[in-house]
Amino acid sequence: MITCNTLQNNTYLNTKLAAFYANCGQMTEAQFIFGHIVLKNSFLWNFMIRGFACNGYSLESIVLYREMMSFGQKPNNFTYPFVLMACGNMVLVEMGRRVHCETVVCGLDSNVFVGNSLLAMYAKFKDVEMMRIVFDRMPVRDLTSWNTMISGYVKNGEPGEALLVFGTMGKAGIIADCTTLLGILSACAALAALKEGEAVHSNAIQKNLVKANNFLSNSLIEMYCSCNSMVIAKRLFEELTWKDTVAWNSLISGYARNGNSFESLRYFCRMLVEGVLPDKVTFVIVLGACGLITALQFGLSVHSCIVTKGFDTNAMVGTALMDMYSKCGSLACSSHVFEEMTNKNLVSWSAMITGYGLHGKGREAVSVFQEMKANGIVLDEGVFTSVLSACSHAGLVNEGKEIFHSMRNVHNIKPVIAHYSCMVDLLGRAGRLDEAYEFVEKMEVKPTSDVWAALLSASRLSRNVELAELSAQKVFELHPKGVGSYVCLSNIYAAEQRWDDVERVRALVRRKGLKKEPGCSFVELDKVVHSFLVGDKSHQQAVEIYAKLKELCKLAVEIYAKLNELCKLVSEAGYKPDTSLVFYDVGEEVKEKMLWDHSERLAIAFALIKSGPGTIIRITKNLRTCGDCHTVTKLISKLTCREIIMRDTHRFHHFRDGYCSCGDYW
DNA sequence: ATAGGGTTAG
Repeated sequence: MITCNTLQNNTYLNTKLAAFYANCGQMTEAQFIFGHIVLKNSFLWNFMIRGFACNGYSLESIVLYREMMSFGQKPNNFTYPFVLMACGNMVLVEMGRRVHCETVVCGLDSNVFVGNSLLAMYAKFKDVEMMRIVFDRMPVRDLTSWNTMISGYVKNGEPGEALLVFGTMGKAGIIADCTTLLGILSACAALAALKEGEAVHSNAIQKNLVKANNFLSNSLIEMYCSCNSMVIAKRLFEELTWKDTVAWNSLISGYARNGNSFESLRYFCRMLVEGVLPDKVTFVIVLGACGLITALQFGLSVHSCIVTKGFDTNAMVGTALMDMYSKCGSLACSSHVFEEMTNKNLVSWSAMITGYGLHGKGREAVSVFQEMKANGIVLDEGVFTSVLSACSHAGLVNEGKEIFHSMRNVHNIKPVIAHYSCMVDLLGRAGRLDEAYEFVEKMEVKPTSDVWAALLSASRLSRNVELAELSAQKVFELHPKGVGSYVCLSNIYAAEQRWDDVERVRALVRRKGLKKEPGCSFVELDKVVHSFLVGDKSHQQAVEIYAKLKELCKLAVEIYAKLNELCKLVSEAGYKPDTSLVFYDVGEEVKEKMLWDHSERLAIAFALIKSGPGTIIRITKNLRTCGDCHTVTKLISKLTCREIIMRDTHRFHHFRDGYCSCGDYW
């Protein structure tokens, strides 16, 4: 306990003591002693400014810098790095620029430490232009200067620039260190630049850095995950002498991002078994993986784990929970989590709006949006995407238009391409094709393939072949590898019975060597998620999370029999197959059979066999469900007295008693 | 006494 009495009039000792406390981050003590020192030298001022800046007291640091000046004490090269750091951390742009000017006035901007701090500050301001200007004007640069530039570009979404800086640095004969490699690995991950990443890997091996530095090995794992090289990522992970939570998180998220949520959840289980503590990032990743494959039961277990470990008060985890529930078809659970959240942020509100939108509940989405505004939440681009998309799924044309206009007029947010796409979708789906086209022509930004794809899909609904051809042509130009628009155009021709044109489109797809992504559906039963590929009745894809694989192959026969039974049942109820939706050029009978190979039907058949009467069936599909499956599922829901909740890439369909929640508006 | 480091929800 320090009191006035213990502070003797020994300036030298007190200065040392204050500096010591500041160095340890004990700012209360440091400030107390500081206040009792009459003759403050620059050493003391600098230590206090540094102590404040480095321990989360940025404002205090800046205030003290101003005080230092008014006391007539001249700041030096040991002062500015920390004042600039404080300005950067608080994103005080005006203040930062002023301090920059002050370094120029006293000539300290040529000091390499001050210069490097300026670089870092402008990076935090997201002002990469100014960062570049400062860098180009630096009379002396050291390794830190280059490293700061590299990480500055990466953090501001310009990984390509970072790689260019790295190249220039090599030509200048500067040898990279661990920090350099970390920045470059992050750039490689963002660009999925495997070759460059591998070069960094061998560079790091040569320098003996991989085993010695956990940061570096974790970043390597992350880089390989981002480049879809899971085999190597896994090998590096297994070789780690010490697997920390970040390493686990990287691998778990890598599997989920690469379309293997099952493996992702397995590693999460292994992590728990091995006694490694998950953190909030782990839970966010795992809940995301659950959402991808509709693993509701697994998600529920994760939820209780989150509550037990006390992570449920975290806004990010709460939002991830909401997202998981709504993606698993449980809108009620999602909204319950939302209601219980005490620290809702912008993203939480947006997630609720997205949830309602996905389930076709446009009115609820708009009402949450209004409530959010009434609560004074400052809106961003993202929430407008959520609410506009909700409007388009529910056909709320006037509401959507009004909200779109309010973006600029009321909230001063410039619409970006995602909003334009939503508007085209909104108008087009509501049958206002001319208005949609006019909207595209008047857009202030160049329409992307997404916008034209929305118009193409609207043309299909309005059966406007001319506009469909025009839109399709644009999509082909802008997104030549996307096969979806070819399929859509072919379906449009098929609906008009223009078989020559259908064949022409098919030939085009063949000539370009494009392939349709195989359909895949997921269904969870008794805490086990099963996946079905189109045409795969052997159910070889079945994966269990909690237990070992069971004798599932026997099911092939049962599923086949069930499908025959279902086919008979719906045919008796008046079902006529819509074979125009089959993209392949095969006989009529084969086309009908192919429709019954669709993965969602396999998943439904499996769920009907394996679950008791009345159990809700939840299916997730990796593509947009086809019109014929939509018809069949409506009938199956009525004939088997089952509620079937199906999620495709666009939205949810709740089938019940022969009807779908989308009202066939999708 | 100085500056620069990897994973994260709509």
